[in-house]
Amino acid sequence: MARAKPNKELRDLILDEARREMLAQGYRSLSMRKIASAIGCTATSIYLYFKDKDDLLHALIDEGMDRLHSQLSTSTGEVKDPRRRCERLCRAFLNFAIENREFYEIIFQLHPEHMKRYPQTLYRRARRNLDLFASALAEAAGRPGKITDVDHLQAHVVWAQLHGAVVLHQTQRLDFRLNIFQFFDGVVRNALNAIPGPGEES
Amino acid sequence: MARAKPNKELRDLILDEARREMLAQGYRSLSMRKIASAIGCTATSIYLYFKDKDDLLHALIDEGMDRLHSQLSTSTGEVKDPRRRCERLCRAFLNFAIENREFYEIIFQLHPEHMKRYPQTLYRRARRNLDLFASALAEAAGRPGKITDVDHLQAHVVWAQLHGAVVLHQTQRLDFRLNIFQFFDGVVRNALNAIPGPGEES
DNA sequence: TCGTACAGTTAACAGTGTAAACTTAACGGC
DNA sequence: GCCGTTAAGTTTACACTGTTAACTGTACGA
Repeated sequence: MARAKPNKELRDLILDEARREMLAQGYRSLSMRKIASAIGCTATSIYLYFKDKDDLLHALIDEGMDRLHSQLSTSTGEVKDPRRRCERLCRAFLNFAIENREFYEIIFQLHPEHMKRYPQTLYRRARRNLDLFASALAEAAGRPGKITDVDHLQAHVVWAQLHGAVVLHQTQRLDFRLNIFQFFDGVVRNALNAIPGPGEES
Repeated sequence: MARAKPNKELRDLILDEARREMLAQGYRSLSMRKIASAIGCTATSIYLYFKDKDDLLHALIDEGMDRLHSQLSTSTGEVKDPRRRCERLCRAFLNFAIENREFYEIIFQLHPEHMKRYPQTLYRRARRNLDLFASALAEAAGRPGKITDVDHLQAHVVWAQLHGAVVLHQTQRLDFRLNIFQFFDGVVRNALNAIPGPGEES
């Protein structure tokens, strides 16, 4: 009953179904057999287009990374002031995390075990996102276009502050009495504290 | 071949083996069958002492939470200055995370799905740890012993900063060129920025 | 028309958590 | 000493998981 029709789009069908299932039920419930039966093929067919389950996951990560990058890079818009640019980046990052919970999870929380074979080329694309922060920080420090190790370091610190807030929220570790908006506001404020330059804290 | 010898310690044996395996291979490789065969019983026997796998995990989480609490509460020692107390807490938190990687992971990163049945009483014990931060912050703000909502909020912000750094490190998302010691130093410095009071930033 | 390459299938392996039914040992009462 | 009850463990089984190997049928070029 094997039909060798030019079903070239099977790879896309797999990817679409995987994305749909991930967004609907969480990436943890992704299963080769479930994906297969949803699109009407067998589980082993998926292995014709993806090396293994991780490979399929990496394709989704790649897609999520692109979404994040475009969301970050359009967030700053026309804003010139580097501090404000940085704030926009922070807000955009948090918004992405909240609105794309599952994408965020596979991008940033997936256990290293699943990332062992993540292609090196994708790492470079991942770093673009951090560089957006680093260059805003460099600008704020009065050296536009010249990212130093210090900027790089501070970008990581800012990133850690944001990421920590997101994962505490998403893993439901926050005190239920905590006002979540105040919390994220406080997080952004503290992240911006990492920026040198003209102090304008209230 | 069932022996009803007063093997009362089987529960402890299970717990010991689970801890051992978790610390050695990571909690992800915990398996009922593996634990059972390591201590010479069957997988289903474990269900006599633990409701399910999550219940077993929760016992380990509880233990880890205790370790963290004792490590945090002894960290401040005789230090009186609230800012320094807070710094000690931050360092102790980071040290715990690094030295007890797997415990940290099940305490703070385990997916909510596994925490659905986590007993309410344990939540209260979990909050003790955050309160250590909050009370140090309250003291720094000049209201010792009186933790307000603001302190509570700021404690969460500090916690998010620390947690973010830890998980980025543990999930290997940090740029490999980053000096890890400088990074954690920067993180602590920025966390302490959340503290009000007599400004003494360098 | 034959051979080959491709696309997809079936069957199987080695795992996983867990529920139900069964077996054995120990103990109390008569 | 024998009988029931209870608790502790076991065997068996179910429904899953990712993945590999072998097989099947279709399409196409020589």
